[in-house]
Amino acid sequence: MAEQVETLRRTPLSRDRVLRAAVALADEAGIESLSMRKLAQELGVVPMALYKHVANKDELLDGMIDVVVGEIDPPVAGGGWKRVLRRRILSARQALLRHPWAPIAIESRNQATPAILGYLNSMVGTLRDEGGFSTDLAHHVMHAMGSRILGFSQELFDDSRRAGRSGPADPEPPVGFPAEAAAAFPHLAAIAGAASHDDASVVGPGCDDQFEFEFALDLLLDGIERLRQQGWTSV
Amino acid sequence: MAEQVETLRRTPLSRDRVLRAAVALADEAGIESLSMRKLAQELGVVPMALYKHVANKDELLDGMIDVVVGEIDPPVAGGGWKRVLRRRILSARQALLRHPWAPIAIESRNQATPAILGYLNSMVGTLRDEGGFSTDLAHHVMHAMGSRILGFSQELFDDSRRAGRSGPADPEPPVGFPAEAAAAFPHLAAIAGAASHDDASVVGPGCDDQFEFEFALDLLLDGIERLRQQGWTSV
DNA sequence: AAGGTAGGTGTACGGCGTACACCTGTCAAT
DNA sequence: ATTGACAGGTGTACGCCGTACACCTACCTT
Repeated sequence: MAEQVETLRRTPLSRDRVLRAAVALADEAGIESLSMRKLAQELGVVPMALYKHVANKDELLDGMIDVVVGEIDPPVAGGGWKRVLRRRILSARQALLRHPWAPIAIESRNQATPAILGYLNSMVGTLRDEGGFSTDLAHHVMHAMGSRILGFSQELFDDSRRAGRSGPADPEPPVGFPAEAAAAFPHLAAIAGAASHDDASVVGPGCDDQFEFEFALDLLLDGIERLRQQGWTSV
Repeated sequence: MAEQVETLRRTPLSRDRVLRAAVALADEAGIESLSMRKLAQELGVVPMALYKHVANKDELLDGMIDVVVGEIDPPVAGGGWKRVLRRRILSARQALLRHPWAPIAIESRNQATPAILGYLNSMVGTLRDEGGFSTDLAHHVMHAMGSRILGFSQELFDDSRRAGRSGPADPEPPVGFPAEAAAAFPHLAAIAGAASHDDASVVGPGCDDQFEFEFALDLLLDGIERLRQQGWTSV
């Protein structure tokens, strides 16, 4: 009877439930501490039970990626190719910001998942249909945008990707620039906003990632528009 | 006596020897199959011996990254900031092409290594000194270039990163586009060069990665030059 | 001769992904 | 009502991983 209660209380596993739990776990604990065993425990189930719903861990990761890609808004038509692309890319960025582990996960897999292919495909479609791009130019544009088209550019300084940021009310840790490094890398220190007054102890405000992302995005989009307008044919 | 021979025959370990062996192992077997145990075996030594030269596996990876970064040619002055940057970035690209595991390794670490900081620092220095960039614009430029500044842009289709390409005389596997996917992703299929004649069985030649890389690089550099010339101040 | 030290060794532990055999409840066909 | 297939959760076990810790040994300094 007690068994019956238990049987009733927990909704049965499903691929979807497994994937969503995995995404949640990676969101809060970081991708590197996501294991089949911890995931199973989270779901109140024995590790091997997961294998009835995903073939192996790699397939689990693929599924997780597809969950994230599925959160990207569909394209909103109107306003020209640049506006459509820009909007959608910023939507993709928001999705990936909610799942800081996703960039590395995506980059580490060596085959694009069907969901990613679908997303890329529709991006090319926008270029072709809304912008009148040649297949060739569209091709190069996709490469030029690189991962930016998926809403992220890997920031070398970014440490928010591997684990949940230590706590909800993290009081803005001084990510500016360690004082002793400022001497060795003066140009970087200047950029980081460390105004080297008497002592190299002042710390800048870090970067406005959103601004930087849009700066680069628009730089690319504008350059591409210029190519398109002059009827790009060859290099 | 036999022991003496053995002692003499094998050069003693050193941090440098460990790092170089690790790089070689990752080059030929893929980063995901690089383990402390295999590395030790390769060096004819017991696993724990490595820990006298590197603190742990993460530090080993950092060291490996620095080996790769160390292979990037120093900047060659002359011809204006764009030329200097372009040359050096293409040199970085060559270094990373020799070590396909490096991009993921670099992106997966959450702190830039000193060697990478030094490289970035000298890049900013080129912008400032040779191009007369403001600190602000130099900052945004660095973000805009993203990982391209390190010689790579993560290609979603690229499968050469995780392991040694199966063999030296690999006869150009048909990476074009699986015929059944062509139907689902027509735009991508068109781009892949799969001329969909009667049957969707034709396969294109893939991408010229070097061309794509330089296309995007020049697109960015030209856009940046335009900003610089018009005396960029704010967005 | 004494003793410190750098560097290689051996053992062991806990965590990982997952193969494989097993059990159990449900449902369709007999 | 009986059967048997089958979907889905279980338990055990294996080999791999990173690495803590105690040890040994050769060499260098004094």
